[in-house]
Amino acid sequence: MADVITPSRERIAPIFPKERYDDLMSLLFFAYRDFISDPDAILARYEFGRAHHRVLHFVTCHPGMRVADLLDMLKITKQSLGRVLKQLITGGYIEQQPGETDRRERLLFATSEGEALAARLREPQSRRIERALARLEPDARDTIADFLLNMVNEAEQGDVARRVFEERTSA
Amino acid sequence: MADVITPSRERIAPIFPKERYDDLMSLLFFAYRDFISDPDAILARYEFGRAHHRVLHFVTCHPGMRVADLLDMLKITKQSLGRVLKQLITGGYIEQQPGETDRRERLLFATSEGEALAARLREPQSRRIERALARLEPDARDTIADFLLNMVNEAEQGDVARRVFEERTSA
DNA sequence: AAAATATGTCAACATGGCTGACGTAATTAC
DNA sequence: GTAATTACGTCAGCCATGTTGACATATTTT
Repeated sequence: MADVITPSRERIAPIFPKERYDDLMSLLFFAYRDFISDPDAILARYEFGRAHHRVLHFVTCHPGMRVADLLDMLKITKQSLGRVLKQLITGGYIEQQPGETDRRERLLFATSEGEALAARLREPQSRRIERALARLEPDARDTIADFLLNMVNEAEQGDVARRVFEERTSA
Repeated sequence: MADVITPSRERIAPIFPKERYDDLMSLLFFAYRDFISDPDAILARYEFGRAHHRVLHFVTCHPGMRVADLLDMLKITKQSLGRVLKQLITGGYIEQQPGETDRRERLLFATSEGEALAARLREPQSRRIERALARLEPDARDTIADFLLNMVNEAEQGDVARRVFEERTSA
């Protein structure tokens, strides 16, 4: 089998995109830009930033989650997380409990203040999503969820799906 | 921690979302997280970051655009833009030309190197979008574009639509 | 001529990433 | 039962990229 010119699936960039997606790229930027800035005004009153919001969001969605899982979702280092987590804990928005089976774990829970703040932060973002969906067909929501899940790194789509669609679980 | 106990009376937008959108919020985070990190490895070889990428993206999409329009799209200060723009110009990826009618303007153009780099940066992101759309109905693309546009601040949806759908124009 | 506009720049600071090194408690492996 | 591994935390410093405020220059508009 020497000298056969295999249609070598290139190593670096196997599949070239046929189409241009500049529109979707730009729209994703604009949509995310505005969506993510919604809670800024509320956060500022607590002297928190977007990093605090992300932590609060995931901890309230997954009460009792492990620190390692949070790190895996946020894809940041434990040092970066530690900084904001410490502020959320000393501020009384998040608590830690040792794991029952493995007491090395320090499972994360939002306090009632944490839940309340998270709810307030979700409000403007929920309204934005609701408004965006309102003008679309009723099945648009599923289409968009599918699209966003497909946009995640393939190796992690399983984890993400499990975490997102079994929201409010510790995994 | 200033002002922790804020009476929830100061409600600016009085419409409460009926549903929970935690799934879409999380998915948008995960999707954007992975989408935006695609070009990091390429950027690093040029000692550029994501801010450079954003500038290059919009300048290649809108050749001859004004600095003020770029600032309006990115929603950052001219000082922040100035830093990365200077590096892109001294690196030979972007050029400026005085405007014909208004010579105060310094219109932005990508050089051929800039176009080439922008194309390389688009590659992994285009592949990701193509893969994400591949498993959806053919009309999903329009649904997603509509959704993302609707997610933009209402006051700017017109500008964004004009800019995105008349891609490759200086406005 | 004066005011407004488009752009650039300096300096200082904030947020939130990063790496590297090190420490402690609890669990697992040999 | 000791050793290795794991889960988590922390100190210190650096980097990318956002911010404000003040000021400069050229050009256009009034």
